Amino acid sequence: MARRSEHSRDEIQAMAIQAAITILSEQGLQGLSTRKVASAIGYTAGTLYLVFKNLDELILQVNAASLDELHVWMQDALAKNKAPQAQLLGLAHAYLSFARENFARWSLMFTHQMPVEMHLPDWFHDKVRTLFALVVKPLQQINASLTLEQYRQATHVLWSSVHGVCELGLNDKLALGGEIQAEELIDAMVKNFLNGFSQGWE
Amino acid sequence: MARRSEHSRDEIQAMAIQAAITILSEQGLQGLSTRKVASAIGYTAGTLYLVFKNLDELILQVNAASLDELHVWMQDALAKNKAPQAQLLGLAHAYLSFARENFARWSLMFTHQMPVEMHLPDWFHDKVRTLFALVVKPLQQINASLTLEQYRQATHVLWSSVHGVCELGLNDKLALGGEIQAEELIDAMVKNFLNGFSQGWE
DNA sequence: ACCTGAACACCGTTCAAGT
DNA sequence: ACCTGAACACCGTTCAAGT
Repeated sequence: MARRSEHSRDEIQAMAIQAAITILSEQGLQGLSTRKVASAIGYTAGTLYLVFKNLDELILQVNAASLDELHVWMQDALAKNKAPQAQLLGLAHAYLSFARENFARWSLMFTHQMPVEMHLPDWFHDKVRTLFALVVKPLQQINASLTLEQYRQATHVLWSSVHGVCELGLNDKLALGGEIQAEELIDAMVKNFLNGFSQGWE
Repeated sequence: MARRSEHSRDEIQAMAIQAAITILSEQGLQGLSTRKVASAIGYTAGTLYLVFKNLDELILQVNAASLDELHVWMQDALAKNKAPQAQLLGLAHAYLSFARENFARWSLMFTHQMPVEMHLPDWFHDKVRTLFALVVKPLQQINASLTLEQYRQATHVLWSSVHGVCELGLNDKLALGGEIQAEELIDAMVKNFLNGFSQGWE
């Protein structure tokens, strides 16, 4: 048929990203495919390759959108709390909520391994670092006597821990069976972390 | 051709699991497929379905083998250390080493989402719980005044944190770039955890 | 210039047919 | 009884051909 410029490149790109997000929430990780995304926006799979290099680049864009949305959730959590301890708890809970309510999209950020030869663009790394920065600040308020490298390390440790609790908790990978209250675990984790952190960092 | 009983069902099963492990280490997660496993052991894909219900069950068996091997690594770490604090550090480092040196196989345990309708057999959950138990004991020695439920929660928190540091560290998902010394992070993480834990648990 | 549709090289899975 | 090979329904990706 060769439909003629009904949509611009940018429009097709945006439509594809949106369609991918819908498919992820309705059919999960396994449901995502170029052919389904294409047909959802009324195009052929081939068209997607006019606009994205390949599926990995589409996924990268979906992940970028996820990071933006996660940023909003975490920003909100910061605004709702005043004390730095409460802010960190809020950030961790916001992360858990986002993971739970957007499970497939959140999983896509971690379970999809990009090919090694594809190195992520700077603007993507910037998004991650911006999120990271939200966590550093409250930590600096709680314990002001550390070096920048120590804050980086402490933030890395704290955030990886929050992430780990979300991952193993939401997937029940530790086989604790029954109802795992990830929220309680996050609470216990952050509080214990701060217990140690407020006294110093090695 | 219909080759006649060259191998028993159990032998084919064992060969397939071993072939899958080899493919994972040589070609990574994406390289694993029923057709490749089958051809690696000199059979047709169809034969695999005489011996496994489907690919997910083969993966389950590979994961079970991974858990067994991980158990040995962690057992060794326990034996090499006497003080419970040192034992926990050793366990965490053993986990990190296993993840690093068997990256694809380790990833398979977490990035492959089993279909929801497939619930894991009891013997698999038992393997996970056995690993879990290795971590509980040292914790009990460090702080003997908690309830069983509190130990369970503390262990869950500690192990999820170790796992999170491994996952985000080995994948560089936090985009800290350069050389991330996951070993240092594990050290800092466990020590800070124990700092809080030795004083109590909420 | 834009898009299609067929093609290629792969998948997981099933099952009639062969020995 | 054991195993194959073809078939089916899917993939990601490319690219000549159509408008």
